[in-house]
Amino acid sequence: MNTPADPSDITVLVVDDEEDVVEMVSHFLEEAKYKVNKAYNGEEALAKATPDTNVILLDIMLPKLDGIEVCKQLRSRIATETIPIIFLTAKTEEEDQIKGLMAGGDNYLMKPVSSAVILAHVKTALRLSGIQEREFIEINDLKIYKDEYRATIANQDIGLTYTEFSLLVYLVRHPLNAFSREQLLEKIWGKDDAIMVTERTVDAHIKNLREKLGDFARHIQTVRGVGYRFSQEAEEVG
Amino acid sequence: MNTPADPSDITVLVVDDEEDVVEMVSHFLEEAKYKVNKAYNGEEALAKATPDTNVILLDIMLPKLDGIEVCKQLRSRIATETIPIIFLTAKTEEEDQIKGLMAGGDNYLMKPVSSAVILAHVKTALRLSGIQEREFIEINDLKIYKDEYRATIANQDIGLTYTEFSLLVYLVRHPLNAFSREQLLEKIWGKDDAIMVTERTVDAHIKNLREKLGDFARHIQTVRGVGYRFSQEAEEVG
DNA sequence: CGAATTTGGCGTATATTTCCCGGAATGTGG
DNA sequence: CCACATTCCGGGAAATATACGCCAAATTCG
Repeated sequence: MNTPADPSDITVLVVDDEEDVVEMVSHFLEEAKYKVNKAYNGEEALAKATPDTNVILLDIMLPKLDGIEVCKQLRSRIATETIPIIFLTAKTEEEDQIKGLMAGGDNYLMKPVSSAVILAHVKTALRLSGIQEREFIEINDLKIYKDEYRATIANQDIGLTYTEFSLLVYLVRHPLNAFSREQLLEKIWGKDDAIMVTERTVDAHIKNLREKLGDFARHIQTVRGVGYRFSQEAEEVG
Repeated sequence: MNTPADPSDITVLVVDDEEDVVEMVSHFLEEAKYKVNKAYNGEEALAKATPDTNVILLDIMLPKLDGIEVCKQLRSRIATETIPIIFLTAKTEEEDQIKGLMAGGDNYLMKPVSSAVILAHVKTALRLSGIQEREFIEINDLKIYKDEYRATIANQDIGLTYTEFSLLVYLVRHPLNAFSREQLLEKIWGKDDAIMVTERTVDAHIKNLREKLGDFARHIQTVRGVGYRFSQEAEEVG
């Protein structure tokens, strides 16, 4: 996603079970002209975390679904896996900090923490995600425009369909890792649909994708007995 | 685009005027297999921060050129502007934290801080900057990339099949233990299939595996009358 | 209706399994 | 200590099984 220039285009999701905390933080963020969404428990947080969300402030101590778990789930969803997450919690245990970061959190603030510090961290997270989320991913000739669902080779649109595009992006974003068809179905089709669809479907899309990729198809490698992987090193061609 | 890298290819620059601190931090990072550069003042830090540096741990209180200033200068140079900087300081003033972040720091840790926390933050910084640490088991020349279903010797892919790979991983994960063919069939082929397959099949795969392992095959040892085992000590060769 | 997705079938490449032979290791009895 | 029998393993190669690529038809979706 592009980093919008105007704070009012930037959405921050604030998650805490204490209403007072949410209100206070939100108030301050809104004063700084950010758009704020609020959630008061883990499930609500998951529901409100859309790809349009730019930063998430996440309490760890939440009823039912705790912050760590929310973070893990967000990281495992294609739509939310790169949204910066700042943990904001009363817990002082060092172990929690490590857990939080390992679950995919980008930072960890201990309450009480001033609004200025929160704001500074939000800005830092935005700056980082601006660097991290380049407008397009570029690998040799191939350019992938993530938010436009478009890919080009030598500046020529190769006309990928939605599924082909998602497949390509997922593989490219996890280079070298080999994924089973089952895994790909889960990640790209979604857990629910995955059981509805044959694994051979993946093959079909891989085939179509390779066809459209032309020479570049050599980066989409078959791992026999396992599945597929993307590799920056092109495979030898017989 | 995530760039996959072995930890040993990742360079961390540690900057502190207290030699003890530098040594301690470096020690832990090196144990985690990172390459470490050291600097004891601001100017040295600027000199040693090359584009090959992947993360910088930066003390704020430095003689002459303080950490904030170093950070600003690094951010103003094209070669170093995107290197993640983690401030590491004894100062507890909130004001400093804000200053640090505003100067372009990516995070701020207060001393005393455990090596585990530092490590977690370094890993997070790497993830944010798009460097993906490849996980592997390393035994001498052999590296086993489990997620990639690939094994290399002297960084050369040895092209194992699925079964050979599984066999190798299982043996390596339980070093010195000798397994009967029956046990290996159960563990690697699965309980159901195990009864369908001859024990001599294991021999065949061991043979093929040894062939591809070359010299390293001496670690896959035959225990006559029992089965096979993996040993870190290579067997004498007649 | 057209495009995209999904499924099934088939041929081929590749991996797995089996079979068999010969040699090495172990055991036995002189 | 030395034949000899027995068991076990290594290796080559054939037989079998499996996975993948690809085509074309069926189905769904917009």
